[in-house]
Order: sequence, then C-alpha cells, then structure tokens
Amino acid sequence: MNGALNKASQSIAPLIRLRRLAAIGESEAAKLHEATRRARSVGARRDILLEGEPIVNPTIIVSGWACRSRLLADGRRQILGFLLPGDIVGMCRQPDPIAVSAVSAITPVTICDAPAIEPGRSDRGLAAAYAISAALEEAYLLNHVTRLGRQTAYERLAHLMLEFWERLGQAGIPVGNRFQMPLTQEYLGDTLGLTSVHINRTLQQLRREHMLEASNGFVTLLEPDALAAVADYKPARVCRATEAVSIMRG
Amino acid sequence: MNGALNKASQSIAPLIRLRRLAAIGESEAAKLHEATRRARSVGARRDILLEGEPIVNPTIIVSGWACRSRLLADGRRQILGFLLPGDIVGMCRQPDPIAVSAVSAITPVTICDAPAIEPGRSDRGLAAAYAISAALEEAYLLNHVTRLGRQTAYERLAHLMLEFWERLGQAGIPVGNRFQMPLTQEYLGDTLGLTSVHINRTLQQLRREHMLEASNGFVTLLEPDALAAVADYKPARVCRATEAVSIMRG
DNA sequence: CGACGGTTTGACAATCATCAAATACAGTGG
DNA sequence: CCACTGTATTTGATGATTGTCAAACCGTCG
Repeated sequence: MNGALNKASQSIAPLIRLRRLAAIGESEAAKLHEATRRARSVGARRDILLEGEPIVNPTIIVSGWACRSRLLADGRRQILGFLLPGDIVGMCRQPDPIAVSAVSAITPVTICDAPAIEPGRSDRGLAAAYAISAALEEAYLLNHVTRLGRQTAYERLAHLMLEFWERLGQAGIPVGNRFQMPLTQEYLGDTLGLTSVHINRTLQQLRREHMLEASNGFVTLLEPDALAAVADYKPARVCRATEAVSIMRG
Repeated sequence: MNGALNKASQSIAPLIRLRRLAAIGESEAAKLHEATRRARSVGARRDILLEGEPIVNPTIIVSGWACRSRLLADGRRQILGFLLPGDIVGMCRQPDPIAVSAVSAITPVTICDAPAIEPGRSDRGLAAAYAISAALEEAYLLNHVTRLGRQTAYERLAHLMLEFWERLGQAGIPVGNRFQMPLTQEYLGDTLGLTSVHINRTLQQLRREHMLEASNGFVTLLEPDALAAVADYKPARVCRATEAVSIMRG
C-alpha cells in the first residue's frame, strides 16, 4: 500500500486533475510538480485547519481524503464537503482570510502549497484551472444542499457515490466502476444528515437491489445508469469549454 | 410603497453593504452609484438566470429578494440560497462560465451590472468588497448545509431568521428586531427541506413560545438571544479586519 | 486472548410527510 | 360595496421515514 511506485502514481493526481480543467503549460506543470515535491503529510483524523483560524496558504490535496466540517455546540457534526486528491482548499481572495469551516484528514493525507499565480505572466492555464476548481467546489456544495434538503436517504447515498465516482475519475484514480471510499458509516451519516444506523440499512437496500456493493473501503457501482436515474444525478458543468467529456467512461 | 423617497433609499443598499465589507474610495463609490442608475427590473417570480445558461455579467441585487434554486426531475425544488439587496451573483473567474443553479426573483427585483475592477488601478476597495462578498456567500452556503443536515425544523427556522436579520442589517435595511421577509411558507419549506405544512406548525410553535412573530411578510424577533442559543447561530466571519461589529445592534 | 473500532440487528419512538379540507386574504370586475 | 377568484395559511387525521437505544457480531491489532 506504500510502495514507491504507488506513491509516485498517487502524487500526480493534482497534475491530472488540473490538466483536465484547463490547458496547463510546461512551466506551470513544472511548478506544480515542484510543489508536490514539498508535500507534507497529515495523519488520519488530524485537523488541517480549524474553524476561525487564519488561512495562510491555499493548499492542494496531493493524496488521501479530507473533509470540511462544522460542529454544533451539542456535538452534532455536519460534513460540508470532501477534499479529494487534486482538490484545492483555502483559495481566498480577500485579505486576512479566516477559515469558515474546519478541515481535517480522514485517511492519512499529503498536502502541499498551491503554486501562486504571477499576474500577467504565462500562468493563464493555472489561473483558469484554479478558477474552474473553485467553481466546481461550489457546484458540489450545491449538490450537497440539494441532497440534504430534498432527497431520501436512498437517493442521497446513490447521489453521493456517483459524485465520488465522477470526482475521483477526474483525478485519474478509479478504474471502471470500482473505487476506494475510505469512509465509515458514521462519516457517511454526518455527511448525509442521517444516523450511521440508517446509513447501514440504506446500504443494505442498495445491495439487495443490486445497485452497488460497498465493503472494506471499496465501492462498486453495479448499475451506474440506474443509480443516476433514481438520484437525478447530473455531472457538474461550470464552463463552456472543457470537461464536457468528463463522464464518458466505463 | 413605491414613493420616490423610498425608491431612492432602497437603491443604496449595495453601497451600504459593500462599504461595510471594505474601504471603498470616492471613485469606486461613484462607479457603483452610476451602475445602480442603470438598474433594470425583474417581475416577481421571474427567472433571472437558468441553470446551464451562460453567465454574461456579474450582477448586483439593488432591491428586492431573489433566490438560487434547483429542480429535481420530479418537480421537487430546493432553494440553495437567497440574494438580498447588495448581494452579488455570477461573479466567476473561469472563462465562459455557465450557471450551476437557476436564479429567480421572489419579489419584484431591480438588478444592475457589477462594475468591473480595473487591475492595478485604485479599485482595491471594490475588489476586496467583491472578494469578501464571495466569501460570505460561501459561509452562508455552509450555514445552509448545516441547517439541513443536522438541525431540527425548529432550529432551522430560528437559524434562518437570524441569518436574514444579520444580512439585511448589513445592507442597512432592518430597524430593531423587525424586518420584512417576503417568503411564503412554501418558499421556506423548499429552503429548509420541509413541507409548507410543517413550516406552518413550526412557526406556530415559535410564536407560542414567544420567540418570534411572523405575519404579513414581516418577522419580529422577540428573543434574538434565545433564538441564537437554540439555533447555535454564529455571525459569519470571513476575514480578520472588517465587520467584527456586524451583529451589535438593537 | 482481549481490546477496540466498526458494522449489523432488533424493538420502539419521534419527527416530519401526506392528503384533504377549511379558512383567511388580496385583487378583480360587476 | 359585494360576490368571485386565486393564492396562502391553518387544521386534522394518518402514515412513512428516520432516529434512539442497546446489544450482538466481526475483523484487526497489540
């Protein structure tokens, strides 16, 4: 699980993802590659950023899964979104930004500083990739709101699995209909506004109906089209040009 | 309701709001003022932007209430957020952006193009105000996720009312604990992931417990502190400098 | 082996949805 | 001024979805 080859192939997720978002030149790719060299690791379940803390640098997730979350006073937790390899967190334009949510590692995670864009220079592609990444983040947040507000437990789970599939695919990670999803049922519950008990029962229903398999940290989508239909899933689109082809696969 | 004085005082909401977000110079204020002169109106319940449509210009809400929403295939609707006077919609950095949600007027609304910022020039304040506005929009979206995922109907309503109060106050609109809220119970239901029937009963409970009044499109917060306590409401903070004073009032 | 975190199961309760009807309210035209 | 219309609010009866609590099971790791 930690061989050199595996590690090398994992650390290119940011490059794959950002390249799919916009045309990135050689010098920009070199910057990215250089940044990922300086990656640091964060242990599983450790905080990367606390709510209310100043944000020092935009950060790229190089490998592993992280999430944004909020805690209510009585301990209830809501997961606001996930940060997958190639995702960017803390890209703010206002001066002296502070974090509006906590960010914590789910699995062991490696992160690195996002290369700054020099205005006017030939960082056009990178700037566009950052912008598209930010727009996608918003789109996924809107997905999340819709799931929570207007979908049943069954639909929510299906929708979330499809979103993971799409996003991991864009980072060059999954093969076919199977992908790694290192979330406990408690994480899923805190994500989808349900209890872990209900997640368990809903997963059983999805299995019973041969829609998907989920065990040992892996998910297999047995009927992606049927899932997309019941969950009303539509791939995210935030601009005219790129990534129209994002879902054609399998 | 439509006297000249009223109209004049309404159209300054963008200026008030953006000025509270960042230090805006005279020339920038003049630009804003000029932009609001070119405002156009949209009838109640009309669409301002459709999901999937290209976004041509960032737009400022000058007066009235609008919302972002998504429709599921079977007609279920989820309201993703509200656009109040002074709010900005469609501020994207990626090329050829397309809308990830519909935007529609709730009341009659007037909108205008957001003045572009000239790089390098003395539009620093305006740029900062736009950036903070965008960050606040994200913070409110996270509020929304938390409400939907982890709060009861009672808490959701209380939380939303407090958010309206805070946001309207920042646009210079409410007086004391009373403000106008032109939402039907069906809008509230589609916002909070509930049915209008349940909204009705929850409002009755809030009234019965003397927490708030709500009728004829107006809301009075009778016990704002108690409401904030039960809803675990915290005013949004997205940067170090400004608007720390945002909630002190009443 | 024992401890631990995660999953699974069962019995039961609470929140919230559904359906249908009654009531209130604002605007419109006679 | 009043019936007429349409929309929004309110109420009641009933049911489905989801939560709570508690215990059993299962795999992994020291």
